[in-house]
Amino acid sequence: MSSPVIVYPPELPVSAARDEIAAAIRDHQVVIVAGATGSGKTTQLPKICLELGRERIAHTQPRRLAARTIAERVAEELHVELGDLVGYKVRFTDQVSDATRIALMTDGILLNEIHRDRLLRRYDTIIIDEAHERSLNVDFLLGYLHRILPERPDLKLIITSATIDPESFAAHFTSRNGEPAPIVEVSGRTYPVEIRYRPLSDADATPEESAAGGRGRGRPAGRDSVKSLRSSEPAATEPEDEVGAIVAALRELDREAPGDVLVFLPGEAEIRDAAEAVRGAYRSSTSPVEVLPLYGRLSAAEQHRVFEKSKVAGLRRRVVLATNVAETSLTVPGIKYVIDAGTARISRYSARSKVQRLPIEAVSQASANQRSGRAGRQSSGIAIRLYSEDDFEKRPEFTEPEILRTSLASVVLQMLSLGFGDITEFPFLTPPDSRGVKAAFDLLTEIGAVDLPRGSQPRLTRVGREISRMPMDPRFARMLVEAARAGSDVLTAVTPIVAGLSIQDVRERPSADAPQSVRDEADRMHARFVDPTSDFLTLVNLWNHLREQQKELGSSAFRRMCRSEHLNYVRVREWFDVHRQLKTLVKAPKHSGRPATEGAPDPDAVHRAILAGLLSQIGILDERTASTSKNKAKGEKRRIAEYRGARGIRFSIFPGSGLRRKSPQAVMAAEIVETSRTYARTVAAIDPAWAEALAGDLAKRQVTEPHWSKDAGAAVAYEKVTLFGVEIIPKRRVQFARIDRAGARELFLRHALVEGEWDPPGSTNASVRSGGRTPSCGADWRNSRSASDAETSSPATRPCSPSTTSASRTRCSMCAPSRSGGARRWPRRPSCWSCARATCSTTTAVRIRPSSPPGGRRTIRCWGWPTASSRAPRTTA
DNA sequence: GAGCACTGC
Repeated sequence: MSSPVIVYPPELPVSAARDEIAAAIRDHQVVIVAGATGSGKTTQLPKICLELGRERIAHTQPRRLAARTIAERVAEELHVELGDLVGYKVRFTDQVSDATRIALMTDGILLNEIHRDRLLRRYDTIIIDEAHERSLNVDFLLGYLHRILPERPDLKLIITSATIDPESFAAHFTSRNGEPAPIVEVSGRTYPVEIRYRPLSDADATPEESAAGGRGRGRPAGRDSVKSLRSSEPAATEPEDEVGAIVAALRELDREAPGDVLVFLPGEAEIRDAAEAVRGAYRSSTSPVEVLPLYGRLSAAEQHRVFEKSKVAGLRRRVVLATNVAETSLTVPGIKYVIDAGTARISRYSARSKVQRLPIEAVSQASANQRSGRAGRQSSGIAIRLYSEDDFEKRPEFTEPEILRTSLASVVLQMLSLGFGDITEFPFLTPPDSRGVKAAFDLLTEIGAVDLPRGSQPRLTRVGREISRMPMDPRFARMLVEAARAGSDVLTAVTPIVAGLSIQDVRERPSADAPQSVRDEADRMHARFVDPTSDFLTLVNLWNHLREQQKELGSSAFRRMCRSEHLNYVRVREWFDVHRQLKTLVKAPKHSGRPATEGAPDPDAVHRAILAGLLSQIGILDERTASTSKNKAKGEKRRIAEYRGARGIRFSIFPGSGLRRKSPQAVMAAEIVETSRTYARTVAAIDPAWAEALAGDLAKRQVTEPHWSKDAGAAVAYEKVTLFGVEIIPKRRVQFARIDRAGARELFLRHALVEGEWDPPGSTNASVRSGGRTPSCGADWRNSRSASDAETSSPATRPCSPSTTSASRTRCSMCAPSRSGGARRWPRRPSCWSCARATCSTTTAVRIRPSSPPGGRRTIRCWGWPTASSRAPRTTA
């Protein structure tokens, strides 16, 4: 085929640097291109590569939409049809052909191709775009590419990043002769943005600082008048709260040229508060402002208002109140001013509690600059930061890479599947935290995906290999594996559930400023599908409804139906797409389980399959909090029933759940997230009998030290079984007949190898494991009197996570004084007897610390998870 | 009675 005519738009800064870039690519295997927004690097780099004679170019993007639109753009500039010379590949769709030489794709796609093409031989050039975002995918890709570059001397790697920190990429790709990869810097094409600092009064900034930060501008007059509207305090002070500061900043901008304002706030609640205040402040104003909230959970129509022309007559300006959506995925048009509260909800995975947290944190300097940059896209602008310059200077330069903030289970699984047994050997740009890696192994062991044989590298089980092929959360993938085992009818029900869990909820709840009637209507529409025992079955009901409607209606009628029933059409399509993909990946064996039957599957069978992925996500109703809430009910705010879960966490059911009011005795949750409280999302009531069945596997078995009973003429001990601290099998007496006390102890210790020294976990001796069989038990062994003491002070007897028993910490976080000051309810103990003793995964070997802890108690704790197949009760065919 | 944003053969 004829070569395309390659022309570079002269207005793009990258065009001027193209000879330099081309030379760098020609002479080096790895090149870093650092360019700000608008430099044109994304669209022009593939053309430069093409001109250099590169034949098969992979160009990755973090988002699907970007991959597609950039492909369209490049094809247009080269005057070729999309899918011909230039194509794209994203999940569910691709437009590539044999003629394709430039393939735009999401980084996830390239990552996945590694499984079939270990050295990525199908490409001779790889461009990793937006590497500065440091997504988990990019970090893993860069580590992997670092590994294979010596084996692929013909492969060219180009990494592009914003101007922040290109040196770290260059250093990571240092060549054999010790030279870092060359960096080519390209200027951006944005307009200047003036930064003004307007800290809140309770911030630590001095007035001089804020004056300096504000380029010597005086305090605006309007701000004080707003302040006096909001409170009776002296008007001369700075606003004390965020909402007041936003209104004050808007008043300040009122004296500037017209232009829309983008306000960055951490979350939905803050947006609601701010919206109310801004509307209130401008209600009587002669020049009205339009307030538009913008966040991810908003309905498509409400989000779209940002891109539409306003219908308000005589509008002075629009004020868009947004979360981080506006920083990454959406570009709000026409913004001239930015007000930045300087915070965001950042996702963090707690390796200790294994719960996802969403704390509100100060954003990094890079993020703050990205936000203020939004004011300079179309003309020069102003950004007002609601914090001091000093505060800004103290902030971390970059947002922590995702690899340090997220669950690593999926990455670890992929690595094992690709044959990297030792994760510490992998050339990560930023090595993940060892606690995070351990947490990942814990999870993978829990779901039976990995085996940790004594003295050798961890390896994938058969289940693990199946799970690693599935593009989703390992917990969810585990459910599918179990469903397939249970039979095709269970699989048929579980597949849409799993697909539904792995996308954003299709149900749309109108924002608070929508009319009450609309919100009630949405609630009513959604309530039709509610199953009072299980949110999972609710998903099935909703799924069945959607599939029926889709069959009956034409596509545009179906779309209208979705809108009128407050279901997000785009996400519904995504649900269908994921479902279709999962169906091709997982098939039930022909003769397994019951034959496929018409109609509803056995809910218990469905829940058992789901449970296989959620073993440590079980919670048991805390009767005490439930009962106190009844006593306290005096027209006051009702207390929400709390559940006790694994690792001592407490949670309540998410308000959107159909089980919220019922408060069942035992639940399992698809997801547990900590925000202001800890919420379990998508829950199902589980049969209390299951809990008992599970107890044998999961529960902590506590046995008292045997003592001689004259009465019985034998050694006796007391045993009880608890699941996550809740007694499942009540205390009962165990007799060791015709054995004296010493014999009884022998009997008990038969499975426990007692050695003189106890090695703190973390040393090589600490994780004692047995091969093969991994019964799960915890034994808590001490003299009988202290055992009964412990039972009466039950909050302290909850199991502690073995991961907290690090050498440096002799107390676990539950027993140690709480840093947050009294948030923990259980009594503090002088030292931790329940975790800082010994840890093992089975009963075959336990080391006991030689000195007894205060109170003369001795503890053996065994903690491990059974292999997955042994856990869930099986269906009989 | 409530939650940042992405993504995958």
